[in-house]
Amino acid sequence: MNYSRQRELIYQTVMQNAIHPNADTVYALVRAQDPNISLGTVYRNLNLLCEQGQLRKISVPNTSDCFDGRCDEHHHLICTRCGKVFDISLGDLFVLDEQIKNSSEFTVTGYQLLIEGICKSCIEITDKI
Amino acid sequence: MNYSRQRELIYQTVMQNAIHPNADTVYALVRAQDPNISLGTVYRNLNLLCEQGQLRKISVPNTSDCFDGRCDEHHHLICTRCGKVFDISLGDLFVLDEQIKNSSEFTVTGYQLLIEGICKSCIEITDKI
DNA sequence: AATTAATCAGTAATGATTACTATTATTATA
DNA sequence: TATAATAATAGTAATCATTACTGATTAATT
Repeated sequence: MNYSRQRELIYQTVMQNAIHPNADTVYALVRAQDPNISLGTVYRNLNLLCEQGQLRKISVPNTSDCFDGRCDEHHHLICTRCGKVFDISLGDLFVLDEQIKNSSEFTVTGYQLLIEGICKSCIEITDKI
Repeated sequence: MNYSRQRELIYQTVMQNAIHPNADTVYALVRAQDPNISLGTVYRNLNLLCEQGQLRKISVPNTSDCFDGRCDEHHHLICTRCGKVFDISLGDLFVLDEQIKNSSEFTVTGYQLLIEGICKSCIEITDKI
């Protein structure tokens, strides 16, 4: 894979914006630096970087996929009110491996735990009403 | 919500086909019973049934959403080779609640754990090559 | 049975993502 | 450092998944 200025910019943008941006948001952010970049380039490189293990793609119900620059073992909280995604570090889920091995013949390569709920500021909004 | 024959058929179809069908597959299945049903009706009712808590929507990276008639606490294995989704019952993840409460102010309403890996038959195919 | 409201089929529209193509950038090499 | 080969890009068209719209049909209510 050749170097590309655009890919580097896309990667840095996701790394420096820990907001779990979707492709469109990444596009908006990188355009500030490179107004001619195309949306297709953003999609292609986000997917490439995910395949390379440099980024993670997060699939959330009822909305577009979002991207995460953190690749260490961690998980996500999704607020079902405002849609924001938050990181959370939990003790390793590898404790589940044994259980999984016992109840199925499946070679586990990774876990995506999405915790649904309501975030602090959305709760506060409710309290005020 | 009024009764509808189409909704009943869609619901029964998901319940009786524990293959985690996506909307298109549900559409194909229900058309065998009701050739005039429309895809929009399938989508609308699948979403309605999910909102009512009668079905669950599963969001999987790089593919369309799929639907699950099992609503008891369980989780999913996704084979990254063949794309098939399998159910797995794990001990309650509510053990995580305390951890989550400690590291964030977030009101948890549910967990979606997607375990990625390779299923038994895909492993066997690899072995043969 | 008549009225009201919900749901439907069929189709158009939207949103997200991928594919295509001619051009440009990167890399390897002479 | 020029050149040839390859990879990546911008811009656009196409596809896939899903939702919205509309006039007709069906279910519930009086």
